[in-house]
Amino acid sequence: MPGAPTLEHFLCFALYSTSHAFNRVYKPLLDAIGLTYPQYLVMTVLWEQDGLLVGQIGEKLALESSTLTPLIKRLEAAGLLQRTRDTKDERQVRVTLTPRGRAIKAQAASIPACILEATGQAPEQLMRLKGDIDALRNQLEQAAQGGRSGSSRVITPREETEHG
Amino acid sequence: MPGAPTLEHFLCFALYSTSHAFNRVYKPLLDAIGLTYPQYLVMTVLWEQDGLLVGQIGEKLALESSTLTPLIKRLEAAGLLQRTRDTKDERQVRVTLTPRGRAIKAQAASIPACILEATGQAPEQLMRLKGDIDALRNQLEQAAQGGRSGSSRVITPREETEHG
DNA sequence: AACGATTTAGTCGTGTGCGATTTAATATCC
DNA sequence: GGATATTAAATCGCACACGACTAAATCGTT
Repeated sequence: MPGAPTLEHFLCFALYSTSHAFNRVYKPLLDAIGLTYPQYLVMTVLWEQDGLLVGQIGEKLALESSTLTPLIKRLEAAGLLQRTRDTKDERQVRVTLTPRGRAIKAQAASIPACILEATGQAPEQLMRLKGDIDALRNQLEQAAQGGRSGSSRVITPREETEHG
Repeated sequence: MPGAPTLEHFLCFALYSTSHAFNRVYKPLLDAIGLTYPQYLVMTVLWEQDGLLVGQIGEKLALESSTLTPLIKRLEAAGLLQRTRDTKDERQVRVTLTPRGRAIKAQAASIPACILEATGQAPEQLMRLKGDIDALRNQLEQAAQGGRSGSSRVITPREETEHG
């Protein structure tokens, strides 16, 4: 007999609680530069590629505009970036780093090493784990889109060119 | 050469976004029984062992009383459980399922199988993944706890170049 | 050119999550 | 036995996160 499913069996709970555990490790590091974790993610995206649209940031982070708009406004209020409506298409809002926004990239540079150390694991193991989790997320996104009882297949409107 | 850390490299982001992806798969299933995911977790804990204290639930879920108290009050308002102050120690609040709270356990019984199907992976692989994630969480909790008195503090940006 | 459909952000309401603080009850120390 | 410390929940303020909806701009078809 399989037995009643308890918390112990839930992979989702493992992800949920480990995500929170990560946040607790990040917090003191991010407090030092005045960012929350989601704000840090947005800044990381912009450090990689500046001048993205709100929607593009949302696509990268899998977050809705209803989440991002207030968050980005807070970053603007903190003087780290600027929001400007695109002159070509005024529906779109382009997000650009300020000098100060670029400057704190250096302050944040030490964070990944701190996090790596906190995991106490080898980078190879962590990357392997990340690969497995990414694969799982892709599966779940498929399922969430395709939704109902299995048989109906939804054609994705856009091909997802995804990394590992 | 390691290069600048981008979003692609972040295990934490993989966890963060996959946790949200799980939530999106759960949502339609939980909507049917009127629960949110954290509420479902609390109910799962109580289905396993009824009559726990708020603090004991918090320990199992790694959540603070400031999160749990309002959540549990909502479950009480929904008629799924009852909060009673312990007569021996009136600081403590014991949480007990109502008949209705026990009843929806049957309705929720089909959820794990739905989730398993949504992952599209073999249970053995998922359990292996869960094991790795649990180990990671334990490490992170160690780091978050021992962070103050431990050996590692925030590394200055200068010495970051060594770490990849 | 006209007008309905689509797209992009933004707003609003609800429900987490947590740190800091508070309140009340119990434990401990002298 | 009474002052003090500790503990368990609760409260408060802030920041996500999302669904439902809105507003405005653009697109598409005729």
